Amino acid sequence: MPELPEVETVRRGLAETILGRRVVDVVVTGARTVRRTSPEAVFDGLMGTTPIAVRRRGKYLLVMLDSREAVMIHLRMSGQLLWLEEHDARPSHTHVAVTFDGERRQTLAFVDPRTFGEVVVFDPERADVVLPELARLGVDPVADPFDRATLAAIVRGRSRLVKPLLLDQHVIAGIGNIYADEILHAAKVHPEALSSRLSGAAVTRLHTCIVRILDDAVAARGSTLVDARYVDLMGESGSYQTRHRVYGRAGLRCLTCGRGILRHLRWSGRSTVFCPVCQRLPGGGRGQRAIRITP
DNA sequence: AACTGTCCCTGCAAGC
DNA sequence: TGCTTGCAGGGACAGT
Repeated sequence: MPELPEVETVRRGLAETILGRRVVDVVVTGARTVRRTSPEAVFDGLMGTTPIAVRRRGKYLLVMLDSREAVMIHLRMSGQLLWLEEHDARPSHTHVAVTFDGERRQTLAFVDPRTFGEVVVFDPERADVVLPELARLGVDPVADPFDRATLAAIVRGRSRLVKPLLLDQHVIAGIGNIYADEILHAAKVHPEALSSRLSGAAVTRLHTCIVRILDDAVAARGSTLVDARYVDLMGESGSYQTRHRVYGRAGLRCLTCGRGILRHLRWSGRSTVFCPVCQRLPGGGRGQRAIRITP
């Protein structure tokens, strides 16, 4: 599942490949991928343009074009961007293919089996109409200033369970289920701790771990899971999965304390793994609310 | 304001 | 072997 580190790795890959290259062909075969607009709008918006910048906000990629329009790409669960040579076969589930000029023609393929991902060409001046969620994104802990005071204000100003809070893109943009679990574990914070009641020390640990884990994961070019499909533009896996301590390890012994057995929680279809020994629930949490499934 | 469940979708694994 | 079922999850949305 692409989260901030994976999307940032893809962003860097795009910056190294497509900038300054003119679009000479566009093939849209997946109507669902361009559902926000239409295949024609994506074709017309891309053909003949040249990307001049690639940005990222949370898990959203934004490619700025010389036409003064922009492309929003969201990979959601299973989306990939792959850089293909002219003779390479199109992978199955390729929904949009954009070919660039140059010494040799190369193609950027948007591949997405589950079709949750999206490609939208839009006018940034009208972003609030076409992509209202962009303006509602919270602070990006890698791209924006994000000091301890920023996190303290976020946490103190709300009375929410800390894991759903970390996952809320309107509050902090870019953290998904994998990194949320890893961050909470490293910070020794229970996923059901109440944000407003975190101690000052816990806020400090949480801040340190958000920054450290996301930075380390970006440096490792993201996490490639056994079943998940994340790879970078060149098809290379990331390596941060070797440093996961809780994600995917429910029922196994905690690598950190060597004593706890990692537990699995589920709220509304989202799973959480944590160590009940390392991550104790302080008095303010509401630990009885979730359905516990303990292997 | 905060939370829950539903939907969208495919690939894979487990169970029968 | 071949089916069915469940699960994975990001984010919008509706309902409480």
